[in-house]
Amino acid sequence: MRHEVPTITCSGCKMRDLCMPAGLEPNEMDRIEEMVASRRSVKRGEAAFRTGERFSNLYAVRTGFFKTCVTSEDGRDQVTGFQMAGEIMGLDGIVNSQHTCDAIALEDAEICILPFEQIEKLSLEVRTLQRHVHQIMSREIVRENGVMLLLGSMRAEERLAAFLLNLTERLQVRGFSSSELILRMTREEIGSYLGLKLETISRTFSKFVSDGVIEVHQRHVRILDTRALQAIVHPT
Amino acid sequence: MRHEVPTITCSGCKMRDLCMPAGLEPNEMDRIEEMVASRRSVKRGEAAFRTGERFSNLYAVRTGFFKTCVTSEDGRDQVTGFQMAGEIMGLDGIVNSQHTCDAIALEDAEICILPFEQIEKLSLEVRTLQRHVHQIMSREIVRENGVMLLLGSMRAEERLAAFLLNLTERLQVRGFSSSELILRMTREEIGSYLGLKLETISRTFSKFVSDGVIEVHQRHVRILDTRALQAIVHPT
DNA sequence: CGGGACGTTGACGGTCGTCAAAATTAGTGG
DNA sequence: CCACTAATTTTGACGACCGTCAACGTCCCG
Repeated sequence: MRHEVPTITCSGCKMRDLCMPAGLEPNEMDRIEEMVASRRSVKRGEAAFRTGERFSNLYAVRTGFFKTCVTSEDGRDQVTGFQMAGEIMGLDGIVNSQHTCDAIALEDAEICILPFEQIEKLSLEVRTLQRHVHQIMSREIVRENGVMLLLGSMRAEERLAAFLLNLTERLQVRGFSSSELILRMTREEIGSYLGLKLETISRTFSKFVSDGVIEVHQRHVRILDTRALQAIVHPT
Repeated sequence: MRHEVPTITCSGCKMRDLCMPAGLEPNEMDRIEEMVASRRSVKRGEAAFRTGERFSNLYAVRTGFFKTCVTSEDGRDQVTGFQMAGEIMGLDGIVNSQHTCDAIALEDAEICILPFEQIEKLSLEVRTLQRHVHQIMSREIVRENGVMLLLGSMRAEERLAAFLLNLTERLQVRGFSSSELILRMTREEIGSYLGLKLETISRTFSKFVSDGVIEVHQRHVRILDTRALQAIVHPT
């Protein structure tokens, strides 16, 4: 069922600057490209990996949009992040050689398969790669610290405003508008990520609209007043 | 002001199994001990490191108890974790060569200083160490995923029960009783970690006591019914 | 065109935050 | 060692925020 494309190049990839370490020697780049064995396409709703699966690869999002979510013993689940092009998924699997969350495509997507054994082997020789791997993991830790702050101390409006600003920031880096975006996830998924119910997300969107801060048409969001959003996140 | 003890050994450290990779060759162990340049004692209330400080070391808790906390622009702060003997602090600093949280000792403590440059250099040669570093970072990511689940989807009683069970579990690994513990942190710090106010922590403790699940005398907690606590965390 | 997933809105209630006061403990300096 | 002050904890009363339940509307996709 899995559609894998054997040969690809990082050097020609638009996401290269986000995904790969900078400042590589040409021959180092070649070796990394060998490592990136293949691509895989993942249809909307399908998983790049699931909880309990044996860990052997990291995955770089090439195109499309993912969510990662953990599930507790009693069936509650929590979206722990949304991943877009150039971001790495699967770091959770390293510690016990087993994935502890699901990575689900929110739209048809393509991922690059990065066999972790090879990453480890190659990063013994290419210090730039070693450093990059450490940074990616550290960045994820810092990101999660931020989410904990959000979940632990912010109110609904603050959470949603922070969420919108974070999304646009990441989209802007990728060359998209910083004032307009299309949500790839449902209200329920946003709610799960932010520790709120979908009705609260819907109501808070409506409030932002009536305050003239954003426009919303289905999943299309236009930000009218970025400053106002920032003020909501950080009330003086 | 900083009291540093120059020479120490990992091989003689009680926390070795938790802190260091297993299965090292004797000569590899020697090289790692060289790397662990020194210890430092940190008094209650002092910081191992603070937000904004330049990152250059990881720190292993040798004795004592720490909290790590992040602060938002508008001054809110959030305890992101509690660290005990054998646990590693400072991973957040790798990505931008700068710490993004404070690590504060909750009691007089000793930490081992692990210069990260040397960790990186040595893990190019000692694969066991490389693997260990990756696992430590991955473990932290998985831990934070769990906290996000807690903050995003659990109610007050569930959060506190999960917190107590997590603490006793970690203490048990270190040879302490699994039914008795002394809290090193205030109600406010517990509350910050769990996304609740200190009054709620106090009330929830009182409820657990009146339900006969625990006994509490100041910061001394005795767990009377572990099963009941587990049932609170995972309601059927 | 029809059915199902998704989104919006309203009414109501529960959980937890806020404010306040008192009790207990810890820390400090004489 | 003790007195004194600050910090922490407990408990109560009250209210706000957000969850729950329900009904309706909208948008997709087959």
